Amino acid sequence: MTAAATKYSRQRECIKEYLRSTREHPTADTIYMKVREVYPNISLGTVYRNLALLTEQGEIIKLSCGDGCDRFDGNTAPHYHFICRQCGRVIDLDMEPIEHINTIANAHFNGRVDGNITYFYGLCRECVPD
Amino acid sequence: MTAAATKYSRQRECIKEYLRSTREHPTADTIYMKVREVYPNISLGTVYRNLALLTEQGEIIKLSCGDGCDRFDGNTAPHYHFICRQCGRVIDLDMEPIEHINTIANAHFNGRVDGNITYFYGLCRECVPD
DNA sequence: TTTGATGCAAATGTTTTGCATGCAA
DNA sequence: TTGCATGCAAAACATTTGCATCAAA
Repeated sequence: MTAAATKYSRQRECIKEYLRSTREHPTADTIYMKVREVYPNISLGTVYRNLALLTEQGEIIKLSCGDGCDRFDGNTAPHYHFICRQCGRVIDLDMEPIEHINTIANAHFNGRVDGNITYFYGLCRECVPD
Repeated sequence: MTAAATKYSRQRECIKEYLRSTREHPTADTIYMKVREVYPNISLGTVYRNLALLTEQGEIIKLSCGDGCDRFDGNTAPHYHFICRQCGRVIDLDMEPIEHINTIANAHFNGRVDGNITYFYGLCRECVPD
């Protein structure tokens, strides 16, 4: 038994393009609203199915920021995220990957560490009091 | 209007003690099962309410590992977590806090970074093939 | 044609909430 | 007594899934 082949679908393409075009890290529901402007009949189920497929294929990244629902990122290049404690906004951070912390973690662990996910917290520019 | 005073409750105490006693990072449902051995009539709602309260008070920590449900940790001392890609287990890592990454993040960010949450991934001792 | 993808709706799983009652202070 | 905490059940959400139909290949 082989893995099922993936067929083209304009809905999936639209989701991917939208994610590539924004820096907003939208939720599934926001994506649904957006794609519906182009394909009014698309269903939430289809959005979820495609987000799962694209995530699996590595075309997009799923972020679990801990605010109850997942967010998605069309930028698959290694980068970090900042989450504002006040407004909840998720912002890309432009900084060098800090790979060596995997090495540090490995040195203290009885197993195999191969990666890490780091979220930074604080106040974004618009929420910092003057 | 002042904040409501917190009254003692044995249910909350039991939840806190259980979390202090284990290194398992249980989910709300697991905690519910456990506490029910002592207070058979406790409801899931009470467990959730107390977990939220204890988290707010800083008595416990809520972990969003991205596996669909939150987990809780009674160890509030700064430490890192490892999540096994295979079995999903969440394990404490004994390593020095790497505070300087906040400094690095701040240097590249137009806002204020005051903390970070890092989850390490890989295979735990029992899931690493020989 | 064949088979994966879709739309729709129902189902699932987690977490929250309204309300009458219980219990700490 | 006063009012926070509880148990119970219903509700609210986010996400998944079954199925008939649509549309790539």
